[in-house]
Amino acid sequence: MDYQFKDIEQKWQQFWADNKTFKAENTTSKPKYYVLDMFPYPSGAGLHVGHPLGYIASDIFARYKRLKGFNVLHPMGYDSFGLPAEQYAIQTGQHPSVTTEANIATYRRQLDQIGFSFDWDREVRTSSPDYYKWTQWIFMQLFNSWYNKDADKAENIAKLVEHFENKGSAGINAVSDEEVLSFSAGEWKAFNLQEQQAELLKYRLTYLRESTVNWCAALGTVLANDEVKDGFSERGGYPVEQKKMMQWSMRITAYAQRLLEGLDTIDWPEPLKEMQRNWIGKSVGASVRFPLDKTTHLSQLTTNYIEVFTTRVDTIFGVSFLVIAPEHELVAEWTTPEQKADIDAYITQTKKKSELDRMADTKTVSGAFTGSYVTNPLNGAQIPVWIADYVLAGYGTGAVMAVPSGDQRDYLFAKHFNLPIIPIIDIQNIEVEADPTKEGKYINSDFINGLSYKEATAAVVAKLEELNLGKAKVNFRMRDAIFGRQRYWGEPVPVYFKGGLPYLIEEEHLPLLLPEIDKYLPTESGEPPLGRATGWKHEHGEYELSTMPGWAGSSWYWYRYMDAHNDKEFASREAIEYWKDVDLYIGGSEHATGHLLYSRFWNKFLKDIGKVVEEEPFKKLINQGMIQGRSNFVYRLIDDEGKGTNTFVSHGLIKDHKTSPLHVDVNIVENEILNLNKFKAWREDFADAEFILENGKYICGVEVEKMSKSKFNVVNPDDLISRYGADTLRMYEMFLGPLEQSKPWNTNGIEGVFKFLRKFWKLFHDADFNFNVSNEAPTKAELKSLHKIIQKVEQDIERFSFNTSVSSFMIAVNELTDLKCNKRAILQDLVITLAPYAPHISEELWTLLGNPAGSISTAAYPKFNPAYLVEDEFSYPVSFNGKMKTNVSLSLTMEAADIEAAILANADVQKYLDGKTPKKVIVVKGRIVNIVI
RNA sequence: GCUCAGAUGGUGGAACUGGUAGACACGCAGGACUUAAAAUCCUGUUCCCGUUAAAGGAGUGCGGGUUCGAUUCCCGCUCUGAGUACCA
Repeated sequence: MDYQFKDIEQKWQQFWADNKTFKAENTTSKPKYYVLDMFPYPSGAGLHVGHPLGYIASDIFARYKRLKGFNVLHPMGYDSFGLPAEQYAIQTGQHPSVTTEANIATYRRQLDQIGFSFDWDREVRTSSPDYYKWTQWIFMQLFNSWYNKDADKAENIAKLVEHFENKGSAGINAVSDEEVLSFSAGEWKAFNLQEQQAELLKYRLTYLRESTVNWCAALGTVLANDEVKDGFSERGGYPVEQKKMMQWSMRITAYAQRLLEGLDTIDWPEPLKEMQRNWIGKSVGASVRFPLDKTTHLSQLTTNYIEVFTTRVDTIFGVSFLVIAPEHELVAEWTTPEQKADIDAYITQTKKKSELDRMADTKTVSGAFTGSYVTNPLNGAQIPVWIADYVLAGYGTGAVMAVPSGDQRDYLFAKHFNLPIIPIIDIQNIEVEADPTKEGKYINSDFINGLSYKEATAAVVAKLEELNLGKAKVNFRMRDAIFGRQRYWGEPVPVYFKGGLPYLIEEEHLPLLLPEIDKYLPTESGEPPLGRATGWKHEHGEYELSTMPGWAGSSWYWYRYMDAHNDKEFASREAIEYWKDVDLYIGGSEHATGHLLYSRFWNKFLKDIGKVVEEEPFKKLINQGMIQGRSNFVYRLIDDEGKGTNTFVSHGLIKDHKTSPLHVDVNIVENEILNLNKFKAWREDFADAEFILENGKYICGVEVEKMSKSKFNVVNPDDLISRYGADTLRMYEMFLGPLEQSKPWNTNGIEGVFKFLRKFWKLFHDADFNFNVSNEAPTKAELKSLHKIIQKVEQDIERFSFNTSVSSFMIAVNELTDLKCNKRAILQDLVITLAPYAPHISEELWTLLGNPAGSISTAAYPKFNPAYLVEDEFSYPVSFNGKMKTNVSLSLTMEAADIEAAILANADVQKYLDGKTPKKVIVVKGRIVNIVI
């Protein structure tokens, strides 16, 4: 029979499911290998053809690793808490769990059709109570921990309490809120429980505090920084504003340095690491205090200095003014009565500016003078204090020392408000703009005059420390991660409130189940949806009303796969010590500063508390490219009145007509040629459409856009599978181009891959499609074809170059077809090399060859023998001055010196030499010769 | 603006450490089989000139450089895509 992909694929998918062929064991003598995909959010639209790209690549790798003798863990699950299900619930009243369940069923059906080798016994769902029990448990561990900077790790909060009881707050070097109390052991003990808890909250790794958040009114929730793009929500594109709220936060900043250093130890794409580095944003500098100048008299001062952060302390003698952010907490008290009107007007003006205006308008210089002066701590110079919106409240101390000669923004500000610009380096050129050079020697700079950058920086820091007015400081751009969402469909926070302070629920009461509610909207009083739940309280107080953010469940899920059904721990010690970490993680780069950063953070924390063994969770990471949509257009003719007609103009002719483009379903277009009958049937109003054709065809226009229903450019894997089969789809997705490259989907070439699989099938069959392989010994030429592909597939998979492997398979099969090769010894090995790419057809042929069903999954990958690739005789390409001219056939047994002589004796070479003596003859081991004349 | 990635035929793309550029596939053209179509198979297909054939010339975004030899390395530029955005 001809290649019957439908029967074959159904049969083997059933076989794999029935026999649990891909079940991974947690103990075995084989070495382990963990291949992980980023688990999907099960959206209602189902999978389009772009989603499985990474899954196919990881599946090929997983299957290959099994052939190479590894015990492979290759699981799949669902990140099933999320916004879309909840919004659907708001509109329809349908419980999100019902929608989610239905979507998961669709996803599972689609995934199964592609023939993945997942171990489905280990499936996880973040929205399942068995799972989120442990997400809540990890939250509790974070709540019960603080970061000890001396030990450089997280420790149990009990240790901190013990220290407070014995020594008070002295000697504690922790990552904490800014305003912590100083107290003695006695004072600590005198605090009441309430006061103690309030103080401890400032140290906990997950904590509650009033913070400025990105509030999205349309979504009714706060968003993390990485969920906001240009002032709008990433999901839905709704406006986002800044708002102060009591919020749960995660002290990820405690791990900033380790998150940065860890990047050097992992095999990730460099651009991705760079994105994380930028996000963490380490800058090394100093904090400096500028005391209030004697000439300024203010009442009601909380502090009599302003602290700034700078990366260039060496330029401190060039400071001619100070700028603080309009939102800075000291603005009000540092404004003199005379300047109050000015300052108030300015603050009102900046408040009016939206986030977007402020970003777009970076050219205009604006600001206002507070009327106050500070003193330069090193030379006593009197320095005015200004406010301006180019200084951000959220970074550093929200105040900067302005050095117009060295910083362009300060320079423009000084020019605009006529403030002095002091040159401080001898080679500085500040005629038209600031010059931030670090070369040259300092001038106008007191005790650092004549020093170099490095010497000056050290000297200034030393002096400031001596005066107790400044110190070296490292600053990070990264902020603590907001951890609360005012939504329903997420993990409940396992906390109740007593006296306005949070307390953990008892561990034995986990999971804290998500309660049922009547509507999925905020309450009338503006509380989150959980405020509607009846009886939502602990015996000692009300439960928290916000739920955890989307990234909570995905920040540890790879551990759950190791031991997915454990109800005593998130995963057993043995399982974690066996699987350790993820060897290969494949997913999109859009998670660079979200999921991938939070996961590294939680992993480091879990390592600190001794629950996991590796510092980094994902040893190697590959970013698959995004598959874009490829839209087709038809061009509707416009009549003289400007109205659209029912006549359509072929793309090549549109310059001669007045037309308007219209998206057309890509599924009725093949190689840009519109199927006219299908077009007429596509929409009722096109039933009597007329066409202006070129060469008898209607050619459509093409554009690359995002894949979406409204653009009619969604290609569904189900359609392709029913037409060509899963093996063809798998190989075609790989054939499309390099895995890491983004590219538009184009179904045009899929026939080529389908033809290849049919030829492959035919190799094993005679003209009447009877299975027909011979037991004769293979010839040299056949062995050469086989070993070329054995080597190539191995090399390609190891370097994730799957597209070139597909080409090599085609070459090998063409060669063997030409040789009419049906030798068992060749075909048996050949089918193993193809198995990772096209598993169904391989399984079928493997059993036809007489092997036990299913045993191909763990067959040994054929051993490559280079001897088969060596030829007895080969030809040397000969070039003259680098230009190819001729080939000279030589025997392999010749010595190097003889080769040169034989080449020069060749008739063609003689002809090109034309009697001249060559200056040099270069013979390279790659069998290349260049003769320099 | 800054950071990163990329640019090769009509199209997707190959060329692993500098060594015969365009593998493989799509498309297109021609042919075989067929009453016809589908399927299959064969031949050709970077461009220019020429053409029965041969021979010749140019060519990997643009301009330079290093080298016997550059798609590959170096310098400058243009364009495209992604990330980021007053970070002191």
